[in-house]
Amino acid sequence: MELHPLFEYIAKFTPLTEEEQSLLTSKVKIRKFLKGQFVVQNGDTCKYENFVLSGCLKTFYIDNDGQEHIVMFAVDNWWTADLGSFISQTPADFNVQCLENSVLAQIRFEDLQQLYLDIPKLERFFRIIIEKAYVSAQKRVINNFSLPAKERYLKFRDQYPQIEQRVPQYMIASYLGITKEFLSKIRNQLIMGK
Amino acid sequence: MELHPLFEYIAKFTPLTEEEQSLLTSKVKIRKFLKGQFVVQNGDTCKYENFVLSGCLKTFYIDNDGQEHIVMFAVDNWWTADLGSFISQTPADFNVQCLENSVLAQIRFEDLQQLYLDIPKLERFFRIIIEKAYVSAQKRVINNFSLPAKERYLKFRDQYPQIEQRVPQYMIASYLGITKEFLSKIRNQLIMGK
DNA sequence: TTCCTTTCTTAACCTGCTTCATTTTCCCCG
DNA sequence: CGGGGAAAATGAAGCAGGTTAAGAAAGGAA
Repeated sequence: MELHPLFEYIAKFTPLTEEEQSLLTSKVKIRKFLKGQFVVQNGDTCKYENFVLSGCLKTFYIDNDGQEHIVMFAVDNWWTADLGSFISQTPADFNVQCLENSVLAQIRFEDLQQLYLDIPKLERFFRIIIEKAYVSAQKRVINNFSLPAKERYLKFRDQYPQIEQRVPQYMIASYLGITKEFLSKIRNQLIMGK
Repeated sequence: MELHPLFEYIAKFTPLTEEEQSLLTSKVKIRKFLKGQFVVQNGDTCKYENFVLSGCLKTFYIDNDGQEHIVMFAVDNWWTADLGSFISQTPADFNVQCLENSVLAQIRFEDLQQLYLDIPKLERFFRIIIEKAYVSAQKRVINNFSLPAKERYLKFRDQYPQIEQRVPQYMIASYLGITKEFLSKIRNQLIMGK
């Protein structure tokens, strides 16, 4: 019942039958997390693929100098995990932490492997969404090379307006690959310039 | 016959039966390209997914200032295309061009959609390789943020030693997101420093 | 060989972004 | 309502990496 948004999301790519939905439901665990809680921790193996029913999360990692770098955000109707860790079931490089109280639909690795066999459509579904994720990761590489920080910020802002409202500025700076001070300067320029 | 490397590659993830191989063979076109030839051109729709049987290619795009940015290289046993264009059959942002005479195994978009239905294993196969591609694209985002140019270069060098030998330095600089002059400076530092 | 094009190097100067230190704003809780 | 802690803004000084320009090597074609 609470899983409705998940089925709706999947149906956008490939609709599931009643039986498929109930099989999937039996393998999906709904779990609530508090603000600040970790869904994945660096060093642990990422056991779940997570669909965000509500809330907001960040995926980040800590570099050798102790600096935090935000890899991605996730809000309602997004998937999040440390995919590298999940697919190879090896220790995670990343952390996934809740920025707000959040409700996730979790699918365990072993269950997903079985689901791929029982519901071939799911294989297709995940192929398609990962293709899209890959394309946008590639775009991000490109943008980082060819756009100055100000334009990356503007692009981020109109691509993810929901996110800009919900997370503090210094995290957005981290996501953009700049310091919070420089983002502050950019924002000031934008206000003055207009 | 000439497709042997492709089947061997696929078999690393999920082996195909004889029939599946011959069905796939019937849909794959082997095509030779000369050095300098374009496999995908910006503005055209990318019609093929390409498996490199031999040769070396670059994927790049031209930014608003007319600057070329190399997105990826591809050598033997790699896949290459403008995936964003291919999956949505819309005009390509990228160009794919041969840096050497190359032989590609090409699968047409419509044929691939049919193959997904006829050989469900292929759906699995592509899901898996795209998962990997996504993870490494994400790693590249991360590295660009947290590593200085010198370390990115070192990492590139030991990750893709085959490529470093085959392509000119200024293209490696472009791939790394720096100028050829700066790469030259880095290389000099490395020689001196050792 | 010679000429011409492509690639690589060196060096001087410039700039986007960082760092660090300080101040201001905001907002949560007693 | 007022104080304390986090987040945001400001400003100065420094540096990684970019730009420009000019020349040296290294290939190819003829």
